[in-house]
Amino acid sequence: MKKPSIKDIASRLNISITTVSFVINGKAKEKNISESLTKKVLDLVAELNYQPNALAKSLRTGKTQILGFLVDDISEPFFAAIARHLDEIASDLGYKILFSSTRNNTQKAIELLQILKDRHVDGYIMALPEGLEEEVKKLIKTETPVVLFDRYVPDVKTDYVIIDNQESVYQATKHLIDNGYKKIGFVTLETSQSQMIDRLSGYQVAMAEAGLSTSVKEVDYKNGADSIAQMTTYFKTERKLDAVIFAANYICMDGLRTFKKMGIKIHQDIAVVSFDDFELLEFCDPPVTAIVQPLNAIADNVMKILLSRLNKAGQATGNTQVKLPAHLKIRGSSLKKI
Amino acid sequence: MKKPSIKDIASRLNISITTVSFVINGKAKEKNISESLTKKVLDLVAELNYQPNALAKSLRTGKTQILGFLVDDISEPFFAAIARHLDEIASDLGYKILFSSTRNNTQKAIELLQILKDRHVDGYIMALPEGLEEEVKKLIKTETPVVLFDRYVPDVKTDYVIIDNQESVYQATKHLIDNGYKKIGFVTLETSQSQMIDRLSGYQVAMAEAGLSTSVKEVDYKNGADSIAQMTTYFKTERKLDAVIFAANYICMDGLRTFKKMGIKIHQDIAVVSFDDFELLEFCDPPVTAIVQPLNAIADNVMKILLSRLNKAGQATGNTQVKLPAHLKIRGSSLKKI
DNA sequence: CTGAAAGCGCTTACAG
DNA sequence: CTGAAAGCGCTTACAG
Repeated sequence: MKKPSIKDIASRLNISITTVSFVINGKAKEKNISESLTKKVLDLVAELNYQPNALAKSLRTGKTQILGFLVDDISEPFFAAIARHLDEIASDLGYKILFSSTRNNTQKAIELLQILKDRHVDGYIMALPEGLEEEVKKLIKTETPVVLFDRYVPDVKTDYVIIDNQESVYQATKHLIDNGYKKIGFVTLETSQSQMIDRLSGYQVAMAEAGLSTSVKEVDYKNGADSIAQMTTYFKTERKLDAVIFAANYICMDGLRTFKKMGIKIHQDIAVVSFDDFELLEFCDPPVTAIVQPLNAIADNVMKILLSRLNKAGQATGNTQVKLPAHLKIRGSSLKKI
Repeated sequence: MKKPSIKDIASRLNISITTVSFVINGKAKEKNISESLTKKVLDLVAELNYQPNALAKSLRTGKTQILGFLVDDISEPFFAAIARHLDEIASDLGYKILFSSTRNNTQKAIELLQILKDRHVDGYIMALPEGLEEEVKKLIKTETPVVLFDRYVPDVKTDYVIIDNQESVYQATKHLIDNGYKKIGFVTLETSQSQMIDRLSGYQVAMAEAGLSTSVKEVDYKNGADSIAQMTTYFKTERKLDAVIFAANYICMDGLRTFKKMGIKIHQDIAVVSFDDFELLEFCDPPVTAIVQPLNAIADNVMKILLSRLNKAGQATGNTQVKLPAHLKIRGSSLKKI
């Protein structure tokens, strides 16, 4: 009743395991194995429901058909959505994905990376956590395929898929300016991650072009309550703001909570644009304009790049760096100034 | 520059790989290996940054330290949150988790299960998809640890962690009745999954006890638009409803969209209770009362049960079946009838 | 056309 | 106290 091995197949048929292996791996033709024998093997494989042991295969070939996926927190909607799409594509291609959350803990992230290495994953997909730059550089040196997404590190030469953060925020800011807003605030995180820097820069460029002065709040994120407290102070100080752009999903969530607490009305008191779209925005009154990331396209590109690397391992090709456009979904919160 | 193996360590020290293996696995004492030799091995291991090859170890021991996790869709907030907690606990214990989404496709689910089997995962955690009952029974017969959560199948004898669906909906229904509501509707999915059946039954019992007649809508879920269309028809037909309970997260989401489209006001026109809490509910006007599942407790219990099975494999112990209480978070949507 | 054998990197029963 | 050797289940270069 235990799982049959290649040996069982071979001995039952009185042939060598070599032949069985060739047939199973579709090399019967190439290796000139007779059709009748091929059929016998295939029939027995089907009868016994033989499944090759992936561990043995991996040990021998050095390939595991497993990819490592490393992000801050897999339960964040953006990462969960990307994970889902990646998993979908990968499983169609015979790959499985090991998901890991670093929980913004560098030490933990390094450990997780080590575990993925121990498991001999064939490639890595990461939203690179801060503090992992050196580890990743080492990884890339070993010729392991690594594809980054969401953000990149100029210093780390590798493939990545990002969206055009600067351009999308630039367009969103311009949209607000075009609709008559002048005192536009920008609420972001205190971080040096590329995607946040680029978003800020898109805002700054648009404001400068229009000759408007900027107002930036960098939230030092500890937890929701503290973040709301920081924003409350900000909005109290900057009373004259007539619009605000929130630079990320949960920043926006906390911003909307802050408005609720302070009795600030969307659009009526302040126009709002959110980076990242999520269900809540559609339910606000009025609904909130959002910069929408192309989730499918991100996942598609990541997998495409990774697969092409996997298929030509060793060949030092140049880096593929993709920058995808985001889409501004205009809703009631950013309509013309009243 | 390639990874050092146990052989490299042994040959460098002119000792056998047996000794190295014992030292690495902390059996130096037990095997009476001299302290000085133990230290030499450990030092070299540190110097070379030797990491045992997990594949070889797994092939030999039959244990992979990997767990399989199978749900409908990893990007659903409930599953994503559970996944995150499980991953957190598991990685502290040296286990990794392979996550898979079946996307409500039975054939796909069977394939995924097969892949997990091929990978020799040590145990399984699943929100059992419909149509997988027989496969899982086979799995359990092979003595592989399997822990179900979210729902169970009476027919499948195994460990599971669920919440008290019936009691929690019973209490929620009673809460509405106590607050003066009489025409209470119940919107659920057309499914035979245990958790949905139990939720429905909690509603029915509470209504019967109060001598009230029921109104149940079973949505045949295809997509959001269709679901909203079905609910629109339902709420048009059942005009006299003064309260409604939505039996799951995305059903509630679509219900709220339907209200928005129809101009139905929460609490003012109809009291609302949602099964599962999510951020949107807090932002509704008034905020929506929710039955909150204890996510941490679910994940904790699942892992506890699974680990105890892993540690005494083979011993046919009885099944551990845990039923956790849910918590009714009362908000403005279900306050006393106006 | 087919097979014997080495080897991937470990663990462990057995021997001394 | 320590080691030689078998074996987990595969793949593949080599031989005939």
